[in-house]
Amino acid sequence: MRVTTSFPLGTLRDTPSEAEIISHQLLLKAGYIRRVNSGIYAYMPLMLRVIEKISTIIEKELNNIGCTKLLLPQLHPADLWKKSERWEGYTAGEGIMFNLKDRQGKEFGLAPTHEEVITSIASETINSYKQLPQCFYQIQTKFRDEIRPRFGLMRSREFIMKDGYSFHSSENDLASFYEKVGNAYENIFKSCGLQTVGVEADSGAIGGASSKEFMVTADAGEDSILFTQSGSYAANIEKAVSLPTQPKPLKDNIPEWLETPHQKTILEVCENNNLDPSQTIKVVIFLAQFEGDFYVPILACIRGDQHINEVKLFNLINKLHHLNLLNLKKIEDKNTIEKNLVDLPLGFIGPDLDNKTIKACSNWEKEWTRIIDHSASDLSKFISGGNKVNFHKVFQEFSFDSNDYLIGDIRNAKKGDKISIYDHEELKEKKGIEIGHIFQLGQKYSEKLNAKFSDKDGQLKNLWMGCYGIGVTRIAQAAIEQNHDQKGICWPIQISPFEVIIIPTNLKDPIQSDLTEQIYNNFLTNKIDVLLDDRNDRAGVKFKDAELIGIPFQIIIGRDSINNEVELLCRTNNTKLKISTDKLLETFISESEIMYNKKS
RNA sequence: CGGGGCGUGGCGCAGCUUGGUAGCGCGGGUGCUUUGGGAGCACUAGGUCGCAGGUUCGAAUCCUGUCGCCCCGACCA
Repeated sequence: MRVTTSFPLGTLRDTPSEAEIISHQLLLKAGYIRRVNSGIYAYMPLMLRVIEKISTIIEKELNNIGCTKLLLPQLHPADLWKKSERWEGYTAGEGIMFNLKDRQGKEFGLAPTHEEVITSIASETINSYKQLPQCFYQIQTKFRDEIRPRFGLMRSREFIMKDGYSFHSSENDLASFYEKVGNAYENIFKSCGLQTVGVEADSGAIGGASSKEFMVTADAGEDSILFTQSGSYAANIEKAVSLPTQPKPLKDNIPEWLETPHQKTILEVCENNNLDPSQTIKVVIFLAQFEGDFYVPILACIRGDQHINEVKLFNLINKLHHLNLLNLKKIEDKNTIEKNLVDLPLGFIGPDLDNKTIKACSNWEKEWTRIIDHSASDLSKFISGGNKVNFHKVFQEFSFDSNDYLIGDIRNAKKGDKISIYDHEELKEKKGIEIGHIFQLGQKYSEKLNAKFSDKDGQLKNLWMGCYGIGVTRIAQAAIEQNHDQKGICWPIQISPFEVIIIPTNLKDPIQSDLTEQIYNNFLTNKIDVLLDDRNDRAGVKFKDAELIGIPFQIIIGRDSINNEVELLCRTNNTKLKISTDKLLETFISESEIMYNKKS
């Protein structure tokens, strides 16, 4: 491809001010993407080539394990989503599905994911166990009305995703296929030249039993990963389970009531009364909003030096009711408190807060659902709010063993924790960018959408399902986050828009221009992805652009062309080889193969 | 939704405090020179200063409202 006749590179001299992280800046500066609106980007020709390369790698690996590509619609009828009982959760309030009505007033959503559509199709086309297993996938634009789009393609409202869905006759078959997909994913990310880690994950709104995320480790990542150095454990912080450190024992000589004027935080209470946070229990109140305007006030307790993990809390509460939990929020808004609660000793709440604090006229449930983290329930003696403004209390021999208290894990694991009493390794923390996520969905969707098959015994059974996502555009940006330098992008050759760029330094020199054409055509004939910078610019301009857009090899045609010699330059390590033109192709092929095989 | 910042040619910015009809660098066009690290000279095109009201003889500048964008958080996968 020639720069002059195909597309303007559109590289920028200055970094656009809107971009914060390096990968986003480079994508804009090097002309790969253009912003059309918040979270909405145009993929320019170079970008599309990257997307296509990533797609090809994905397709190859998935086809290898027996998946089949198809293409599903993006406009989904609300009915389908109502069947799976996800319509309200995905559209109401802070739902992420863009939705609209047609001229008849019929409701539709722009697809953020495709479980409903594929399950409904599978239920029509799969009738017998003899047709199983099946796995379909597609690579296509997804729409998500993100609360806050950010960092370019990292979290955008329109992005390209590979999503796959598998159907099985048994849970075992699902589990073994899930493993296979996990392996295929490892291969895909390696083939893209990325360094990733697989971590245990929360399955979120997609649901299902087991799920695993694939993370590109990078400081700009939005997720936190906790892991042990040995590799024995790795999990998203949302899911991670660990042991808290030992609490400090509470002294005996403390009076039952502590006057703690204006000491609303654990820290203030501890500083003023010579206590350790691990000797206290912190009480945080939440409001759970379920489908159908059903509200439940939640009282969550945890040891004072620990933090509540709201994802875990959400999941735990969600299991308590047959209704879908839509939203979980800390109760801190003054109006909400005044309207629904009475005599609330905010800042001095204890685990035994009276149910009478919920006003009779409130439309909330009239009892606090009390959820106690293990770290708190393990304490028999502790300090907590006295349920009386300006007072804390020593709870002696307090027991959480009654039906009033639900004990569970709602604690945030953190670095430095140990994962078990037998393992002395401490957890470490890193930031990660989630580029893939695989789920064992089980029968969640087949049940709701009535997707059944006839088993060997002639009985109708629900299909077992898995689903598997890869953020294609996110991979591209994550790859830059992991592969760049001062001068610009350093693409892994596997996903670079071109393998090599030819830079003639002076096209007005007929020797150079002849040689350039000769080399360019020779590379084309040999099916090498080659870009020819045939602009009539000065050499410096072309060097800068080539570095910025990050093509792994440069062929520089310059003053030595009179002796039939050119230079082959490697973008990443800056090594320069002076080569005679008749050896150029051969040398390039062997050099690029080394790079291809150097899977990180 | 809460907090912060910003909207002035394609990009990066100045001007605003103290109102007087818009400027700099990069980029674009033409010509000549230059040609291995973002060239030089000359000429040139391009902006109703986010939008709407208001104050004023006069508004990019002051006032009010509104829209949008970015960052942090809440949140979300």
